[in-house]
Amino acid sequence: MEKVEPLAAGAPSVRVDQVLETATRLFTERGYDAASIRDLAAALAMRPSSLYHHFPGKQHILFAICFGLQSDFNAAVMPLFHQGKGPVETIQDVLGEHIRFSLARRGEVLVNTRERRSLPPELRAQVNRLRRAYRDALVAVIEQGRRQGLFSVEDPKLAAMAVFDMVNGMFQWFQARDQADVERVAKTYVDAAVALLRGWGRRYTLTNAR
Amino acid sequence: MEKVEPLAAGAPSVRVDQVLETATRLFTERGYDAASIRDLAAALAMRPSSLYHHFPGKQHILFAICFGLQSDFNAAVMPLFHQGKGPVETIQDVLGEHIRFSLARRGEVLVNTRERRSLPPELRAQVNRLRRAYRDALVAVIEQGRRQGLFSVEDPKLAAMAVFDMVNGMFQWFQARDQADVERVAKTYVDAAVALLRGWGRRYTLTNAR
DNA sequence: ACTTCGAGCGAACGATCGTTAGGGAGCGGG
DNA sequence: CCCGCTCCCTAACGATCGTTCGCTCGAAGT
Repeated sequence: MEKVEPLAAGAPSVRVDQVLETATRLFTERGYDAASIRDLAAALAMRPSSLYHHFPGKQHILFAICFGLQSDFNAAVMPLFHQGKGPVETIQDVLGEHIRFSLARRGEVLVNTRERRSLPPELRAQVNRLRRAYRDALVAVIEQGRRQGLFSVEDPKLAAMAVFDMVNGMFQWFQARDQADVERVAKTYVDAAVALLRGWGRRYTLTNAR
Repeated sequence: MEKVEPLAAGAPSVRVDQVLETATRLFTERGYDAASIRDLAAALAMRPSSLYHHFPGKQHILFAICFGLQSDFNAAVMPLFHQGKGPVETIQDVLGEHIRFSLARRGEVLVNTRERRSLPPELRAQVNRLRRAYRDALVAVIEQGRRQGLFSVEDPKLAAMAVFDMVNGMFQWFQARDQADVERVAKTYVDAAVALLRGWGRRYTLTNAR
């Protein structure tokens, strides 16, 4: 017989997931500092001390949310960079998945962007490493597209940050009602990013196709 | 003889400005919740209780920073909407001043974006009213440009938010070293916004002028 | 000279914070 | 049958939070 709960490395453990779910909701609603351990315990119908059997402290709950989300994000998006497609198609694939993934897990995304700063330096650095890996890959594709004359940006890093900020800013105020909503806004923002990368700093003549 | 300090309405009062300056720095460094009244008083070489002779409470210090900044912002930017220029030029003027102003007062901008959520609803609403006035004016100009065939965006509100988020996201990570730095990034982002509004959802042929 | 008043002080208030110590109920394995 | 383990409990710890009270001091006004 195998053990009921291996608990080896990052084993899920239903109760832990419940804690993380509720914590994500509270952290988005009130912010990390304003949401107390007692609030979290009350929302889970347990005592504050019981939480310390699952997590060594409050900061580690925040870390589990941020690092877990960012790991899943990279696992979902990073493979799309190496599919042998051209820069434009790669950007479209990556950014589309970026948006779809982030809207599907919007709560964790908001916690990761708004409350990550409350992590102690060494934990925050672990999350930032993953974020930087994604951003660097995005910069590399833009740089590749620039060399091929597809994009007209001067500074690929700046362009990547601009696209990044535009998308991440959207998650703050946009909430999808259904999957069609997700697909619509994904397509719209992917188009916006491509338009930005193509037209930045270029003089062009427009043709009203379609 | 006139009184040394009229203290009429929103009179500056050197000491109050010192408090706001130091509070802005502490709030940006540690966040509103993590920066305590005692920290602020210590940085000002005074006792916590003395702060309550200038402000009725901690939240009002945050409000003074956010509302003061947003008022000055609107006073600097809103007039540029009514100068009789075309949509493209108006967008360029407004966004350029938006960036220049925000970089000149970056600390307050960061507090206003990151910590405004910690304000009680009625105070936060006062700041949001000013922000909405600016955003609505931006939407109106984009809508005007769309009717004139200058912009190709489908939803002016969405386009305004995208440009808005792109610029505001930049303030989070970009720090200007000198005025030339400011002018360079202002020009770059204004070009990016125009490229976005022109090329969004359009098929076009490019010409590599200059 | 007497009053007024802004400004700051020391001390303390009650509340709430994250965290810990220690114990008990349930349960599967030897 | 009892050991050990997981999970949760009650109770409380020390620290820190925003805020208040009553006082002093010096400059300005009359």
